[in-house]
Amino acid sequence: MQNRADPRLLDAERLIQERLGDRRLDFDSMLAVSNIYRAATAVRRRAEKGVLSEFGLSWGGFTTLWVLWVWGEMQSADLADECDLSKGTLTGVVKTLEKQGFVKRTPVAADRRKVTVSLTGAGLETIEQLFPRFNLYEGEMVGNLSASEKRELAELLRRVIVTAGSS
Amino acid sequence: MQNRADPRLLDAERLIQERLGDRRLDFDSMLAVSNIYRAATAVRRRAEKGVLSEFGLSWGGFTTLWVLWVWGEMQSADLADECDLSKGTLTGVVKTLEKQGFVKRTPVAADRRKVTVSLTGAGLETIEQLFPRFNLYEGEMVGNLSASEKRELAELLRRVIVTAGSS
DNA sequence: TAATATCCGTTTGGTAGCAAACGAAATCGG
DNA sequence: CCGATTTCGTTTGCTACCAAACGGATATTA
Repeated sequence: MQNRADPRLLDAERLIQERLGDRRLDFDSMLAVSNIYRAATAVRRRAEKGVLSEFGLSWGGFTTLWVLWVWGEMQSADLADECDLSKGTLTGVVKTLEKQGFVKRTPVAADRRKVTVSLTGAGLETIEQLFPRFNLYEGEMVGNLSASEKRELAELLRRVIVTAGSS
Repeated sequence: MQNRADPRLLDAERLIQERLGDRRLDFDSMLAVSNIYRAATAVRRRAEKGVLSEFGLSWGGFTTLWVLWVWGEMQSADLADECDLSKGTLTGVVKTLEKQGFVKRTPVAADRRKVTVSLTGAGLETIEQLFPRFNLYEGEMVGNLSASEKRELAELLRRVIVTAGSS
């Protein structure tokens, strides 16, 4: 019983059992979901405090730079999609990155509704410096896991993303 | 190789290899961490759209109600801690819940800096109705996983939380 | 017991995030 | 062509979230 590893949650389980009486409860799912959220919060907070703050970047800002770096110049809608942000949110993130001089916006001549976003020289320099350090942080954060456990974790989460994401 | 399951990330891997040249990269950690974040976003969005919106609750609002339900009346600082929120954020969440009539705040006579938060009758009714439905959603969202996989996932995440949380 | 330090919740100022409304631009139907 | 529809990115209005500053209340210590 790996529940023993978190006695607080075990207490919560007992208390909640009392409140729900004989109704059936899905603890396995509950613990899986709540831990997904807790882990994401912990990971984000640590990365933002640890590396990203040095560069004045939020998690979303970093993700955007990273995507642009890997994929190159992108149209706004595709970028939002790739960053897993709503288009409205992306407008704000890009605005901030623009202010910081990391990205630039270019109107598309062929279709004037569209805009492409790309890294500036400073943006490129920044992400090239930053990413290796970020990756080290990632390694630390999952440092308790073996390589195969990391792959197992990623795979389990991938299946959750598919199921939960198709709303 | 479960990477085949997400060909887009494989492309990203190749592209990023080019950009980093011969520098060593920790892909296992990268995929684990980014999937943690993606899964959390997917799970949160689906829960908020699916069940929580009917009750006018955000994820944070729900968490707060749930904690109060399970643990009973709590002092503000402990509540923030248990909900994994900063105290400033909690003030706002509680304010919203108060406006909705779900919780009430009570000054502590013995120490007038302190305030306790507790469920109102309406709050109790709401969480008692809501939680079983929320739990069904949780079950759906990790429905691709077997019971033992859910437990495995929760355990792996627990270890990430411990490592990443101790900043 | 008076000055100082600490503790607690709130407020402030900022970014992030979403949905929905919007306006400009392109496309489609007749 | 020209009106209606669709498709973009932005704006708007809202909640959430954090860190840091704040101000009142309690503890500490000299």
